[in-house]
Amino acid sequence: MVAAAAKVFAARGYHGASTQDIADVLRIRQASLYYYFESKEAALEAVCADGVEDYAVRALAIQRGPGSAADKVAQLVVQHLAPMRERLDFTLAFLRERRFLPDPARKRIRAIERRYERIIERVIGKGIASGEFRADLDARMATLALLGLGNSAALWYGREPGATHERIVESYVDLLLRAFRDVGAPPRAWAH
Amino acid sequence: MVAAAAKVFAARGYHGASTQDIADVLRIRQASLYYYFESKEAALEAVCADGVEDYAVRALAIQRGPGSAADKVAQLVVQHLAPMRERLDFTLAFLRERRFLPDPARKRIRAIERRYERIIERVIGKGIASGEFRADLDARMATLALLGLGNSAALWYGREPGATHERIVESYVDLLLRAFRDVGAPPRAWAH
DNA sequence: AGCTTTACCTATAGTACTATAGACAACGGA
DNA sequence: TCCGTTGTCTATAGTACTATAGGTAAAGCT
Repeated sequence: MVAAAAKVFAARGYHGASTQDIADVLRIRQASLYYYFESKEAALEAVCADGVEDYAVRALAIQRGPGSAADKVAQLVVQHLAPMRERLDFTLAFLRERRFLPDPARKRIRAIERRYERIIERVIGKGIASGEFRADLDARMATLALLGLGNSAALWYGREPGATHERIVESYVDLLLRAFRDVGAPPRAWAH
Repeated sequence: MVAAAAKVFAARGYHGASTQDIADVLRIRQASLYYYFESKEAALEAVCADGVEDYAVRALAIQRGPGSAADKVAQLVVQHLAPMRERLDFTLAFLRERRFLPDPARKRIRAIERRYERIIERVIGKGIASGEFRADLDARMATLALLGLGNSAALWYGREPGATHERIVESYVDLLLRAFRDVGAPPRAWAH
């Protein structure tokens, strides 16, 4: 139901997808969709909510769980990428189409997102405070980097030869931890 | 002209934008647009082409120019982010709407992109070969990381308090070079 | 058996959007 | 002065899309 909407929205974009397209996937008539959704916008909200809801919950568990900051960052990356494996349509629809939600719905979704971001920011912040990560690391920029990097994978996930789920996770964790950790020697200056 | 189309496509998405919307920005009638563009799709191609064309050219200059691999990566990041400053609409429209191009146009645009990606990949590859970057760095994944990170900035560029252009560039170069460089001690193992 | 709910259906009102046809006014050059 | 070009206009054909109204058949409940 919602999965069909996610599939169609991911493939053609919210405005590019018609309610007919969704109905076709479900093999019902276009008008029958309105038995399940109040409107096309409501369908989009259902998809986006499904696409984002779990992130904050699982991130909170990681934040509160045991492990070093590095461990937690690794776990955050793992859980962030996990939905791409089986629910890529939801991820893509959420990332690309949430901006077309009507204002109140967008605010609801955005609130969940912000909660998620703040958890990541706090984990990174703790890593900085404990000396595990570089003192000159900016927690906000690091958070945006983690999310940006993670989300960008959705754009080519499954279409990049050789990039298995495991390899993606491993590289991302590796890249981010190297970028975050305090290893003494900073890279030398670079030219503008 | 093309800038107006870019603005509207960036703001509302290709399918969400009507030719009327573009005409409104230009303060002409909807039908008058067809004096400049053969179709709405042609307008999108013009925007996307404008959004991507220069990347490959400038990247090639950097690749062929002087400097260490690290210098070149830094320069690549600088030039990748440069268009966001003044032409964010083109960047956003290109990133998000190019997939709605009709097939032949999408292939043309994709060819330019691929050329660009390969240049980056080669610069990173040389850095690995020369020992400047880690031997276990995967040039393809590193390229995708650089692009993913760079492109993700477009999504919040100008709306993230405190993130000036200079600070973004600096953090990104810093993060990527730390992630790429060979610094001896790798981060310790992390738990799945 | 009789009523209610569920999960559809057909038909269509109403709107919005792309693209074409053809007119026109201003201007620049021959 | 006449003509072609440029940039715009009005009007509209043709299509597609969302959402509503109201019907129906089967299944479940009492």
